[in-house]
Amino acid sequence: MTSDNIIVECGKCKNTDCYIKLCDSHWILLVNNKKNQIVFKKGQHIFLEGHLIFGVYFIQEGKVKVNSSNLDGKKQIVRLATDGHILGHLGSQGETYPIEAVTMEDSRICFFDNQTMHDALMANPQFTFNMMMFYSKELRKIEQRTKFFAQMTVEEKIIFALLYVASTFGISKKEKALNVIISRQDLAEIAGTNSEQISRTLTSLNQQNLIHIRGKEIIMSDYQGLKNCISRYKISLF
Amino acid sequence: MTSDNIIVECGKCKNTDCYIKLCDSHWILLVNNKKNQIVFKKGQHIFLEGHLIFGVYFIQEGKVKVNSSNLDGKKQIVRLATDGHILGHLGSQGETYPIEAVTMEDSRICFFDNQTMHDALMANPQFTFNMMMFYSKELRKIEQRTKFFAQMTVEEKIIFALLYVASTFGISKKEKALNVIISRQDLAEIAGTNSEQISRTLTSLNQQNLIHIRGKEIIMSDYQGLKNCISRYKISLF
DNA sequence: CGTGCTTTTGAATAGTATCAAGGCCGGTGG
DNA sequence: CCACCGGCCTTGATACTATTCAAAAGCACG
Repeated sequence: MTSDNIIVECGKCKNTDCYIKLCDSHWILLVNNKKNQIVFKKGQHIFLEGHLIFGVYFIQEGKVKVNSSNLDGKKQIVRLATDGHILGHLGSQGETYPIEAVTMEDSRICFFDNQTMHDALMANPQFTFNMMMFYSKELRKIEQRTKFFAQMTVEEKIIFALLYVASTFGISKKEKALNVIISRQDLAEIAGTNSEQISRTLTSLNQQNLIHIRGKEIIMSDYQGLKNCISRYKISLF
Repeated sequence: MTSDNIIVECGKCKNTDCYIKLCDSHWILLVNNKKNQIVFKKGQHIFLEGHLIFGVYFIQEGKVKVNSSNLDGKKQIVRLATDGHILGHLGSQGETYPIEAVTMEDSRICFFDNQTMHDALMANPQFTFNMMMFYSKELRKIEQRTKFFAQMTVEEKIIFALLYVASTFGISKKEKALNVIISRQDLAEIAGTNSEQISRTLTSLNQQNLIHIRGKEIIMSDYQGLKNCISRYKISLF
């Protein structure tokens, strides 16, 4: 990542996926002046469950997990997000976050307040249209995840979780290693199980040569084989 | 419902929630002329899984389930929709539906093709903004459902399903009966279990006086009590 | 070189799905 | 009007999967 204390202007940002770029050039300048860019270290909270929604966060560069916990403290990762993705939905006045966002690596995040967003959206149809399509697409993705959660066995859920991580954060070209170091606990919170099951299942998948474990890295040796394991669910995401 | 063979013009439509109404008046006329209104009988398909996406469906009046099936034929209801709701996301060129929509009652549905929608969205910021907020809100809702699916016991999932049905389709004021006749199988496909478990659990909830069963009707006698059963999940939907 | 955290493995328990059978109800036809 | 049929619902018994509890091993860090 680029140095922490230099703010990346929207005009100079290399993130080609960022929707802000769809605004008219004078709006990009305007919005850029209003934005607040923060670099979060790994494991920090971007926002907390229950806090008031003041605006929206765009990930300039980084890896983030969005999770939701119950009163027993049990957590569930509902979404993974990376460069160009949007965090913490646009909220109406007085709404609070039902979820929290935590960085999984050092991440550069841009914050835009509700008013600025609203004004920019009203003035830039292409921007609004693409934002709408983003939400629409995320909705379709999670609708599929819902089905899988309801029907899959634990092994299948774990395979799905691995593929979801790979599709969001990517894998290294040569070795197909996941581009992120992820704990058993985090995988459990994606798959909706516990870390013991993750351990057991990863060992089993390793023996089947579907994946390969090297230290803290997970290598997706047989990507297609993993997909085949869950092909009866007709997944269209990976 | 109003008579089947009379088309309700957008200008005369009584549905206050329909986003089309947020367009400029001349756009409403224009869009109205392009729309295709169809009345579906109970149990009919509005669109099928795998079909090409040509446009978007708005529910003028009715009750619809959106479901997704795997190759074994096992289904999962991912969303319930009623008056003013949108079905079948806006699609890019060549995309197909990963889900299907089926009417649960006679329903009047308005269809708008992709091109018309795109033009209307680009020309009417308020319309686009609200469409975006609709998707954003549905995304938040389903993010919560994801957590519940991953963590709830079967009884809790069934209570959640009942509350979800009640919040979408409503309950009668006097008796708190669900405003829809829903089969055990449909409830199972919402909760992600089987009809036997639904049967057992409804009997049990009946004995605990949390609900009351009268023929095919389900009466939500103790709405607050049901909510309390799943309060540890901090639900903000009902 | 301990201390604490994560991971792994094992055994016991609990929860859920599946299988099977019988009951209820509405519709159909004699 | 009643008997029969089929679909949906209910209930019970059984088998299995996954969670929980427990303990040991591995690893990072001061």
